[in-house]
Amino acid sequence: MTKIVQIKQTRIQREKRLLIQKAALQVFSEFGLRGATLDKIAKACGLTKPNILYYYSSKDEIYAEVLQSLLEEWIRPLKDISENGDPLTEILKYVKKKLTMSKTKKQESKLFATEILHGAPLTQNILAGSLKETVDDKVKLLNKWISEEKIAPVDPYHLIFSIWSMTQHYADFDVQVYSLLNTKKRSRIFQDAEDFLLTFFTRCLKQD
Amino acid sequence: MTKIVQIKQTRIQREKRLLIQKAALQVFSEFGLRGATLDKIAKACGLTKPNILYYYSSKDEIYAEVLQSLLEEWIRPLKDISENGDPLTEILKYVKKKLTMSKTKKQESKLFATEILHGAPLTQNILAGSLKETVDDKVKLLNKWISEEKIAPVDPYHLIFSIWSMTQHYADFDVQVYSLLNTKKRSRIFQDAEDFLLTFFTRCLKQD
DNA sequence: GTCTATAAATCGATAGAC
DNA sequence: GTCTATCGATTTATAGAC
Repeated sequence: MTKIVQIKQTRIQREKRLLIQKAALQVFSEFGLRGATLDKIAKACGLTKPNILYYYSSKDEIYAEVLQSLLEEWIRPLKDISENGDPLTEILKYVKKKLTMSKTKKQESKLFATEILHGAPLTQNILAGSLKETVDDKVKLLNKWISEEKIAPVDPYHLIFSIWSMTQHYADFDVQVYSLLNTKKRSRIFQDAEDFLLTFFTRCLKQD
Repeated sequence: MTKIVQIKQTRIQREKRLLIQKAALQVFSEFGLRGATLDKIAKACGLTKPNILYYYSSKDEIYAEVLQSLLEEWIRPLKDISENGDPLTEILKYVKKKLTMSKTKKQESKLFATEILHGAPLTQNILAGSLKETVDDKVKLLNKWISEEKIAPVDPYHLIFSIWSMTQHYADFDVQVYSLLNTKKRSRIFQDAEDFLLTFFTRCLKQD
């Protein structure tokens, strides 16, 4: 697969590449890496196929760059969980932030999910590297809070997995979620989801 | 897309088609519909490409049949939640069953996830049909249990979504889960996950 | 930098021998 | 029923005019 190298760019070049990235994110998230074609990406951004390949050397390189810029954004909110705040409040803030991302960054969520689902061929290093570092760091913090009896005892790794899965579900499986709710509930999915999740995690983590 | 029609088959034909289905499930779940090729499926079951196309008229037909037989199996456990059992016990039994499926039916889970993620082109009808029927039925039951104060009040739709997302996460995102755990914790993922989930749902649903 | 035209590769599907 | 050979369509990527 393609390696990402940093190259000096003019302003115009940066803008065109961003235009292509935006279209590519949309197409890749809907069809996956192999279902996406340069024709679809070209149509989505109003350029021609050879013109896209003037800015990127291959389809794989576009995919790699889209994925790369997404991953950094994806890991960031976890880092914001602060040692200084109130434990339960910090965790609930993270849940809210992740749920908001499912609403506003649906394409990113789906692309990330597809990549992991298919074995994370381009992402393995990051998962085992910087993401693992951040997770291990927050696991330590959660364990500290548990030993101080500030939150109820629980496996911190699986707590993090549960936050990820429950919040991302509303982006990744949106078609299913919408199919199962009636019109009325459909219009307030994210309010209902937030109420549910905050209640759920509060009941599970609150110390008596 | 291809429509499924029931055709009379000899025993040999049934066996060959099952052989192909099994290989196809493996390949489709790893690469998706478009990433999968007949060559890969052929290699996986030890047949040649034209031989596969002797038993199936197209790649799409194989995909449709694999997905079809998976969907019935996928919906079934939800139906087993019984009105007659103890409410919390019934829900926890369902959680356990779904988690077990994530362990033993990983390929099926990934294929289903990929299908929904990409807009459920072949599955929409079933989602809005028989799955919605079953879900609505169980939502009524959960609401009944809530009004009888047998479980704590909670949005029943989102409760079901939370069970699905948290359990399926261990199949669909296995690469990520494994990357983040050390060897020791990796060997007991499913025990830890079960402990976590049962504790969590008990704390969330138990009436004081 | 952007285009049309086309080369090159991949892949689904078929023809036809056995 | 199964195979080899190949067609035809799609799609990535390049050549070369402007």
